[in-house]
Amino acid sequence: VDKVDRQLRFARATSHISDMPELPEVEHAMQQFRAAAVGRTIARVRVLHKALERALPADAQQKLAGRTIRNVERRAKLQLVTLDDGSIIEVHFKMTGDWSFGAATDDIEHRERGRIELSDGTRVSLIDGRAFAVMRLHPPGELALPDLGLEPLSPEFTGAVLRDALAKRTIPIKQALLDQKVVSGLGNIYASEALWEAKISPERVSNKVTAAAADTLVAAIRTVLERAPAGRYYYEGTGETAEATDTAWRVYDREGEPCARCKTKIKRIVQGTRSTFYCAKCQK
DNA sequence: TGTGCCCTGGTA
DNA sequence: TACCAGGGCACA
Repeated sequence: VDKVDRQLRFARATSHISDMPELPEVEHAMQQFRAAAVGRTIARVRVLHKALERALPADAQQKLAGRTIRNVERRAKLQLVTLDDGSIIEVHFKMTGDWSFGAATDDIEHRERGRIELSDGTRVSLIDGRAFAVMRLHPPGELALPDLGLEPLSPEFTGAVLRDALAKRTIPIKQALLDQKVVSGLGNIYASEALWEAKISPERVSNKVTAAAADTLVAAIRTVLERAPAGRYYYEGTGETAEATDTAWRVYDREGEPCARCKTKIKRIVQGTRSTFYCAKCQK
């Protein structure tokens, strides 16, 4: 855990690295949390920001003390922490959330919004610049997950399934990919990246996506998600390291730069208040 | 189906 | 110093 924490600190100090946790990052964070917390007992929970306090008020914080962490799982971009009484902590990093690990006696970190102190003297802290991340406590049997589509990396997620989910939608395909009911776990970055990879225009109307294009898109989604390098927390967005390790974004945040396939300048448009980056020449 | 909102650090 | 980014939900 110490080693991972050092890696995280290094990653955060490196400005060109994305701080947006998408599915691979959440999966990795979940595994780190699992390794640090399962089998351990919560001594105390501290909430350090009013936004987190709304999600995890004082009575919930108190209920957590003394509970032992039995299991940690991920569903879409949610982390689900099951406790010994069957209650579940639901965690969503939103845009800037992240775990940090250390000793319960450590000083409060920059941007630390909450801290779970464990009875063995360690801690797991929620670091979250924009304070959008939430931790919620659900009593046993009361966790109600939102309506979620299939996991994009599951074998059940096929072109046919995607096309079926898109069949009644008239919104642009890019916006549909962000809808967690269509596919669970894709965020704004990977939606742009997958469409570039599949050579599909982000503006294509969802229900006009052909069977062949849906197959291509599913494969592209897997490609961009699996490009996140194992053993690293962050997907490198831009910069020399990203280029060298083939983890660079192809279009995201690259407005005006040449398309890696055809050298046409990458365009940026806004779809449903979100930025979309794409190549108008090779994405049809 | 579209928009505003929650937030704050980084940038123009 | 004002503005912008964005996940997901409430609401129109």
